[in-house]
Amino acid sequence: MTRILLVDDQSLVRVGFRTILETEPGFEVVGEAADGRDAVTKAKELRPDVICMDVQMPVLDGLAATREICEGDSGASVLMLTTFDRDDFLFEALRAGASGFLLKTAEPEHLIDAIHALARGDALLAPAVTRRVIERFATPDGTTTLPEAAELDTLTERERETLMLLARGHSNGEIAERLYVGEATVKTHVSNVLMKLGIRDRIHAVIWAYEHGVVQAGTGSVPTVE
Amino acid sequence: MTRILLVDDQSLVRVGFRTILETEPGFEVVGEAADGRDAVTKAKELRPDVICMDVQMPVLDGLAATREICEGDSGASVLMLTTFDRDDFLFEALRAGASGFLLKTAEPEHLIDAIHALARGDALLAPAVTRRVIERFATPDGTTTLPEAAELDTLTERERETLMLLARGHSNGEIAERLYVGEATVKTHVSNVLMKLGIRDRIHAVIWAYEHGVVQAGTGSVPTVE
DNA sequence: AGGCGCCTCAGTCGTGCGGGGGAGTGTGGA
DNA sequence: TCCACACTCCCCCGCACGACTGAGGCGCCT
Repeated sequence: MTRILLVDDQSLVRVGFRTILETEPGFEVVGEAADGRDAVTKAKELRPDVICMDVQMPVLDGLAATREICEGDSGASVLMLTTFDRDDFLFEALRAGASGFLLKTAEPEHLIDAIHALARGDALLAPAVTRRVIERFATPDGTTTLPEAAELDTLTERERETLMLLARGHSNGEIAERLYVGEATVKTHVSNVLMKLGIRDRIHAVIWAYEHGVVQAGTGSVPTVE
Repeated sequence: MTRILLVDDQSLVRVGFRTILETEPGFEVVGEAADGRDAVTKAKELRPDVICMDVQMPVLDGLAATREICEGDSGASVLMLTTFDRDDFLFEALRAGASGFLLKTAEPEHLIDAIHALARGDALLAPAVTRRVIERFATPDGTTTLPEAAELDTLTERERETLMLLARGHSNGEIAERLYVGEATVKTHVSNVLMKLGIRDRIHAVIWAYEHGVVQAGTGSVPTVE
């Protein structure tokens, strides 16, 4: 008998899951929780084999709850469910200790199969996210030669300089001083960089720079206000 | 109908698999190959949905064959099978593009479930290897010990959560959604973080996070404008 | 000669951000 | 009981940022 704990802040969703799961012999929904804090408590009490966990919830979200549950010795496998197919959810969920990751758009029999898999101790990922996980494995560190971002080549010399300084936390005015040009010029460069990299603001440019090795941790100055 | 290609240098093993798989309705073993080179050729010819691939084989081993197949546009999912539970096999297989990894000691119904999963596009890992995959995610490299900035301790739980999300490039509004609080609350948290860390704006907070290991390159999502 | 890409700047405009204040809740310790 | 602290939320305000449009100068190529 596979003991299941349902965790979702929407009772409608819980009812839906319960209905689907109870059609399957060998499944027993032993409890429900409406938020992460409740989930952690119930996981200890009820000792389920599999926990179907929503990502977005009040009080304590699904990621934090999964972290707590997996740090304990409950022995439960967590199947993370989400409405949105977002990378950050996925990777955080896996890091938190989840064994599965499905979208709520999944078919009922798909969900049932996933729970069977997790009950056995398997890990199971939704089709849409599989590729990204594999890709993440493909380049775990620099030794396998990073892609070295093709987008970087599309930037002009001046735009690269601007990106470097921008990634170090300099404002447009500061960059202008460094490059001995007007602030309006810097703004043009910054706009071009954002457009070429396909990102929305300078903050994402900073992140992009770190993620693509344009700047590395420990090689620059640590920002303080002094 | 799920079309399956069996690849193993031992004919006895192939016969065994074929017998097991043919008991399952919806499965059709469309071909067999005895080495990696043969597998690549047959994968192109027969266009299977799932390829059951042995790791150790003459001529071209399962890892190399998987790499070639996945680089092409065959659309086939590769289920890697091995007698030995070795880390290097596992990670190499995933890097090569395999979608599943099972031990040959797996139960027949386990194998059947795995093929169902792969046919849908899922990824499936054996219980024994699941833990190691998750762990690999948890620590992207060996140097688990980081600076661990003392200032981080002065932050409250909520402020740390805010910093994490902020460092991933989320706006105040987005953070508010994630934490289920108002934007005003997030602004308070952000202001507190900036004050406690002694930095001037959220951009420097992103940099601070990368420099102090609060977030690491390669462990989050790369920003794009969707 | 003309075209093109890069660099340089100006101006306007809307918005997100961050500082400054204040205020209410609940919890836990002195 | 009272106080400290974390968390929640509200207001106002100034400003840096980024989008948009337009413009001139420079070197290079056909």
